[in-house]
Amino acid sequence: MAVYALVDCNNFYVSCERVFNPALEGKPVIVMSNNDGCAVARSAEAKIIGVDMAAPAFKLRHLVESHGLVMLSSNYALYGDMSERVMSVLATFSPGAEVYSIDECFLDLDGLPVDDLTAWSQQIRATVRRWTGIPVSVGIGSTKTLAKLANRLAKKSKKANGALDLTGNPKWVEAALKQTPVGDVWGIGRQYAAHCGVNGICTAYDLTLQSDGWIKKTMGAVGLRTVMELRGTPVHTLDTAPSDRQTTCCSRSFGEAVEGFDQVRDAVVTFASRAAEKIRGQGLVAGALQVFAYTDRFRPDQPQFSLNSLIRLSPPTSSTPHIIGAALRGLETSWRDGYGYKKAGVILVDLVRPEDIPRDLFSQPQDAGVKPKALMAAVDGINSKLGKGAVGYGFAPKDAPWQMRCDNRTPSYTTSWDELPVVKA
DNA sequence: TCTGGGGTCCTAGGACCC
DNA sequence: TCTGGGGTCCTAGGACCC
Repeated sequence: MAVYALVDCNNFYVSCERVFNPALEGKPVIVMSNNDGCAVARSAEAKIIGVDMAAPAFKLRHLVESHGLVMLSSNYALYGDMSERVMSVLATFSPGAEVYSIDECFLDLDGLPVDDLTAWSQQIRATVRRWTGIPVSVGIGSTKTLAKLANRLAKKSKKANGALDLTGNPKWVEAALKQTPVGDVWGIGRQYAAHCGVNGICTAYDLTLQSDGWIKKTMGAVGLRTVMELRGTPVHTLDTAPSDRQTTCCSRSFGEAVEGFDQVRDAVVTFASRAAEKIRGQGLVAGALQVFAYTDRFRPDQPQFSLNSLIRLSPPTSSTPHIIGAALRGLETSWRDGYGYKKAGVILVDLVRPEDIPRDLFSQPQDAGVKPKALMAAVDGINSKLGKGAVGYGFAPKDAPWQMRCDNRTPSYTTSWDELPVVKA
């Protein structure tokens, strides 16, 4: 029988912040999205005082006064580094590990010499906590979807104490399914949950009783796979070597809406060069690019407009000047004056490894004069040594109105020499 | 005043081919 | 008068995830 564990960090971003600032322990704390827009991580105390996931920050400010809510800007350099530490600890517990997201990891337990899975889970929790400072929960099931479901219950139940194994007895699975609202199942989002509700399907258990035909019709092939997994048939296997990305996006909401072409252009140059850096880091080249910009959808009183254009890159490239040039051509052709643009971005698509590029009869060797590969390697090398943005293209002043807001960011404690935590005697 | 960013997969429909 | 059917590829949009 297949056995999967899902290890999930509790309130991950908040937990990372607490490792370096223990004074946040016991307090209601949230971490906000980019641009300080809304809550993306909440401590248990913040959940208790009624902070919802994705609650807009401006609706939470009053809780700072009334309940001592601490609102932090997100610090992805810190979370990414802490994530790597947690994952490296987890890898010591099983040869089969799939890093599923920044704060989650599936482990394949099939064939591991473990007889008490609950005790083993508690050992994982203790080890990760001691070595990284991060609290985690562990759920175990015969499919990935059931491991997810077990993990959710492990977090909720006091008795479980952060670890729940559903593999010992089919009755445990049935009980777990019955106490899980259908909308909390992995793979059932808002739309499908609403559809289920209308049809009197309230729990995960109810969902397993529906006919395959009905499930396929209302939730498609993906929904059917989810239900098979709830019934105990493994469909999703462990993916330990994730394949290359197909797309990469760099986009931001602006701190404030901007009307001028020049400002949107500066932003697009910045996004294009970030996106190019990203794919170079993965050893990929892009066959095309999309550039987009749109107005503030939360202001229906203002004129709305959305521009989007697709530019082919032939031959496929990861060179920053080529990608910036294409993005600007796209922006110019679809640009319209007279709108307050609130967000823009660049998406690199049709990503491939250079050796997999199909031969093109007519394409010319790229850039006869300067070798873009050497140039880009030099640029990336300097930035890696001296810090992000040491050299680059375009003009992106720190005070440009389109730069994102980020008023309360903690230091990059673990990834920047200048920001190491200091211990005072 | 103020609402994130980055992904995946599937499906329906149109264009095109024979 | 009468106007097929099956296949592929591409794209846009919609669902989901963290």
